[in-house]
Amino acid sequence: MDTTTALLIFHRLVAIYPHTETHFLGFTNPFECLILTILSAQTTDATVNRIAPALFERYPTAEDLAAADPAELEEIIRPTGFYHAKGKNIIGAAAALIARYNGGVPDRMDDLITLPGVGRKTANIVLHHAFGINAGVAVDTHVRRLSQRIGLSETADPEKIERDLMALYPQELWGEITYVLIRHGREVCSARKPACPSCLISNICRYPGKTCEATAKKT
DNA sequence: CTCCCGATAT
DNA sequence: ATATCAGGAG
Repeated sequence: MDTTTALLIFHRLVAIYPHTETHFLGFTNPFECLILTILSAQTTDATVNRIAPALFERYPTAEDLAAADPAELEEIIRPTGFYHAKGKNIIGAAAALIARYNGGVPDRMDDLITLPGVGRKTANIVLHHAFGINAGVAVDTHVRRLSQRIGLSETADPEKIERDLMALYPQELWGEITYVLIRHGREVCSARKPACPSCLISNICRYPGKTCEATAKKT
């Protein structure tokens, strides 16, 4: 994939998905952004947003969450799945914020990925949406799937895909490219039933005619 | 590589 | 009934 084609894809998608809010989770500060993004692993944002009000009403700050009773916390976050691991992670992350970052959320990749439950994807989301920093490209399941289908990257390894996207796009677009790829992945280029006929970048995509049509014809 | 795990779409 | 969902840890 060449840079010119990659930029064309980006501009087509931005035209389809104009946005003022570039996130899908209902957070109001960096702490809430961090916690909700950890909880969003392998879970739809709708499910996360549904439990968010109860979660932050019970635990408004890192101090409150660090002192949470695990069983009580698990009951609140259970609908998001992986609730035992996630509960342990967000209590641990809150405790780390208190112990090492004066109760605040660090704004550097190296610090964020030391927090339990936080990898590069979650760290990139927090950096971009809570601090406006484009340290890298967040590669989630949608970004990975679309990158492979469109041909933005040839690998299935999220870290390699991130490097490919960082090489293809200027740094100021690293946050937005994640947003438009996820949006397109949800609304058109879905995992099971991609709507290739109504896709406005299908003429660029190498995917139609392969798995795309085969998947679509199954129904 | 497996495991974590409930909600939702197909 | 099964694949998938704003992944990460062991």
